[in-house]
Amino acid sequence: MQTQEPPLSRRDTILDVAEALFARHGYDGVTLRSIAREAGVDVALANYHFGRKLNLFDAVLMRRAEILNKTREEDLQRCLASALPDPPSVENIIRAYLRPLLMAPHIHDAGWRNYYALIAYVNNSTQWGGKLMTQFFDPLVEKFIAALRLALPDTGDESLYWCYHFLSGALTLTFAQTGRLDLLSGGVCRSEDLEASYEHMVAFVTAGFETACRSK
Amino acid sequence: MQTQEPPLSRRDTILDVAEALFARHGYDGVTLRSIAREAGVDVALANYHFGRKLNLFDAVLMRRAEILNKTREEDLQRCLASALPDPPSVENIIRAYLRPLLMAPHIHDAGWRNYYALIAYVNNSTQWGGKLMTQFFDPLVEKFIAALRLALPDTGDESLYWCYHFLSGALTLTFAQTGRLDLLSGGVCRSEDLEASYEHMVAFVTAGFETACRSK
DNA sequence: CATCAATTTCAACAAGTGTTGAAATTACAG
DNA sequence: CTGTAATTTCAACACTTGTTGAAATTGATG
Repeated sequence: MQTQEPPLSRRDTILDVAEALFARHGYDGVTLRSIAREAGVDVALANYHFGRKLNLFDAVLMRRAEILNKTREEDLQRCLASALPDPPSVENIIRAYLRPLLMAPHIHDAGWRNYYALIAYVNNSTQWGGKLMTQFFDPLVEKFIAALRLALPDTGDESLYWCYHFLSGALTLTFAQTGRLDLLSGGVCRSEDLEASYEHMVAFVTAGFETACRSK
Repeated sequence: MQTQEPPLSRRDTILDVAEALFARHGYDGVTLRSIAREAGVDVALANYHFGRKLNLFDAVLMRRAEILNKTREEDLQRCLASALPDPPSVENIIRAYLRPLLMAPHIHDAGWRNYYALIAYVNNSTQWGGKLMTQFFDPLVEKFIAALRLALPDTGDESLYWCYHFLSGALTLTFAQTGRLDLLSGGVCRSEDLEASYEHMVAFVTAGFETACRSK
């Protein structure tokens, strides 16, 4: 075995446990004591490292958001550069948007899957959705939308933003891995199989953008 | 004024308040006392009418689900009948699926909008999503998928179910009305404007189904 | 060893939690 | 009015909540 992981600091253990529990039960469904219990740590330690409960929640969200934003920005730039001097195709932009999320090696890591489920919770939450998603992800999203504007000239911004909204909903429901799709399809689809979702989603979303935006 | 509403029973008031609070804060973010306070009622009354907290949550979900399932079933049957002897078009099926949700007169009612936001929370929740959505809505969804199978012959079930999953995600994020879209678009789109979302969503989803399912 | 800072635990706080049994109130039929 | 059932409130239960200040432990440096 090459991957000899250094033992997790208690700080990181708390982050991991909090991530898993927040993803499963939401902010209010998790108590600092349940986090501490699962992390094998005293309640006060979470407070020492992160301050208030809300700060811990923020720290969990921030940790992987920075990683994601970096790699996705790179993928987008690569996509734009490889198309020059033409504008990139819609499909390639969508691939650049989704691939670092759904085809990354880290999707087999339990921590990352918990984080995805947490994003699903946040994005669809009336109390968190507006502010937090904007804060963490919208600077990057604006760049993707700018790219789509190149690929789809004479498209009104209203269509463009609504289509992005639909993409965001489709993606984050996939992130949630609720198991509903498994039940509905009688086992034909497995909602944990993010890699399987990738090609379906690229086809669905690309067609959606191209049709809904070209028609207006 | 024709619409002289009879005064709400305290039981209905509790349901309305619970619906609003569950939608905004999730199951664990709401206390029976906060419901009672806002309803102007004693804490024990919720327990008298609905039993345990979880039963109240279920009652809130069930109340409008039955109404929705009935009208949507009718719209689907009308869609199928008007196309006979041909299979219906994908677009008309999607319209029958979305119109009773996004273009119904009740979407201007605060209670219904709270209910929609609650559905968004449930559908994307790891703890509720699988079981509750299946229980309340999947019998009807199966009928829509059967109709889509007619409109899109030689389509594999895997594509069909994934595409439905994307539709479900796009729809429920719209239900959530988080305000993120407003911020992202700089006011071009308003996430509370469900009627405005309708035509965009029909175009996006129809194209998604037709392209993603015909190609496989 | 001694020293100092970073980390971790202990113990307790005031406030809030779902739930329940009995009492009080209301509605309503006779 | 009387009596009976449905509704609503009161009061309390055992337990959990986030947070905090002080004490204990650990780690590193000299």
